[in-house]
Amino acid sequence: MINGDENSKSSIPEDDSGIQIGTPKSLSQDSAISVATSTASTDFKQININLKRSPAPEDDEDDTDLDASGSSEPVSRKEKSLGKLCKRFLLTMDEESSAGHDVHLESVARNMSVEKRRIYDIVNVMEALEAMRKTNKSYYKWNGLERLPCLMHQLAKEALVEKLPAKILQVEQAMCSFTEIGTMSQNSETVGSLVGESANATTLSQNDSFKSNSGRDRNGKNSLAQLCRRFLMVLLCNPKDKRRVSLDVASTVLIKDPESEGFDPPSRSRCRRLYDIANVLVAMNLIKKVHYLFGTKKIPLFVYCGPEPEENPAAAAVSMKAFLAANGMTEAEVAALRPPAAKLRRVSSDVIPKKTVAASSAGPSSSSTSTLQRSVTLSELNKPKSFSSDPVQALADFALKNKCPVVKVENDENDKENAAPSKPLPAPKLEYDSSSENTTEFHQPIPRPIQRQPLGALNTSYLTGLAWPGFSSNIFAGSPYLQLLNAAQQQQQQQQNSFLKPENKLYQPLSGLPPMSLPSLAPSAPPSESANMSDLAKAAFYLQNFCNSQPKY
DNA sequence: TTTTCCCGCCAAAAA
DNA sequence: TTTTTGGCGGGAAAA
Repeated sequence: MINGDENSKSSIPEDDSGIQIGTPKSLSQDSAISVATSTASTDFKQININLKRSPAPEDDEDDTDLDASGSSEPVSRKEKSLGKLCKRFLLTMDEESSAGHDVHLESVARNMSVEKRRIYDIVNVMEALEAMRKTNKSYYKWNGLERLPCLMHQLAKEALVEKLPAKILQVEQAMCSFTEIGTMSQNSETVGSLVGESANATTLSQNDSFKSNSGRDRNGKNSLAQLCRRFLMVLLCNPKDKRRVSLDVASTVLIKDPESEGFDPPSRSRCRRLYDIANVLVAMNLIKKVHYLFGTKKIPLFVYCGPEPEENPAAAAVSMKAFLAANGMTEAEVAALRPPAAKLRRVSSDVIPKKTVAASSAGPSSSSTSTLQRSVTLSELNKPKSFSSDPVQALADFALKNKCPVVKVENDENDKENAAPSKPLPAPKLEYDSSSENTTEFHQPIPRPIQRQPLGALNTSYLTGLAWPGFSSNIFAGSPYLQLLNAAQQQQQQQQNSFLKPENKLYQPLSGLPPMSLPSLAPSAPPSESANMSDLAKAAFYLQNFCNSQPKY
């Protein structure tokens, strides 16, 4: 590799030169990866393999696989994903750094047969993680990941200094609010103290390390590195086992300045960098991406699964080592896997278990998830009397009876502790805008230009009956059902998690989310006998329908 | 359809 | 100036 430096310049690094592909990249780049990613559970690993096979069209036998083809080969998009690239990059770093010299980006890019530009994306994140540092033009020193727990600790602290938790909470609440966000952001400044007199432009973090100016600012909050750190901060400022955040919240907190731009989630296009970062972090096993089921809507959720933050460097190194070991990042394992490269290669392709499938097929537990889809007979539902007279209790009973799928997350290994009661969070604001009752548009109740329905918006739509196709008016208006919900909302501050306790595979509702959400998809047509059904029964019918329509995980 | 994110243009920073 | 970095968003693959 050393040579790389010299010629690097002369030998057009660029693209096409499909020539030097022969370079010593023979190593099973991917194969190693599998190691890294595989999360402990062997099941996952195997499942992955199977999964991978199917889509894997081509075969490869050789090395050059990607790019080389340049034109001819299809090369699935996944094959070129940043995540995979990152894994290969990590392997490369491992080798290069073990040689003791700095890494030359150009050489790395060439060896990996990728465009240099792509490497920068990864390098930026690595820099943010302090895993590498620039030493010279095109040269970087690989520091390794030992300090990661320290960094995490530091980031967690910074997050607190920045009062990130309050901001996050504010965003979450705003997203669940039915009121006009714009006005709210001005009046009710929960974090007002922070904003204070910040009339001067940058209301953002006072933290010097983050400048919030616009335009191309390499150190600005939009830079990949800063965004990465802040992203981790958002995750880390939560207590252990609660380190997760939805894409909506994360992007709103990170990409926008909620205080000045409002709380609407930014358009997906503005989240692209977040995707880039997430892909790299996922590849490193620092986070994982799961989906949060909100009605039939799948909401992307990022969960921190990296090393536990640790202040003490020595302890950090130890824990990081353990972490890497657990994740198959040790050289030994990598080396061990290398030989059978040919076979492993394709496995590698995706390593990060698709929890969805993995979970379901992982074992008996799958049955537990299926319980969510348990159906309820109509006759059974037509028994409102069986419900408690207490509104909240009735609602709880109702939901439990029907296994109302409040919140379901594709499971992962350590979610048993998720069963622990979560911190009592202030209830989201769910206000009813009476002025909107004449609206029939599902997405109209809130006159804000959001492209996607943020969390909560769906809820409130249902509550006002706007989202129930087949009904010209709000069938729940004034109905016991709505009253129940209303009552439940009011009391949920005390009972946020008292009912619908998550069972093994369920996460607690996210903070800021009502403990119970209604199905997001109503059946195309109301049941013929609906006219004779009680409101509660109607609702039950829809819930049942909803449950039945849930995808099987 | 919507979500995800690869790709590479091109400008700012560095040499 | 040239080269290195990397912000940024088009648009296509994947879901």
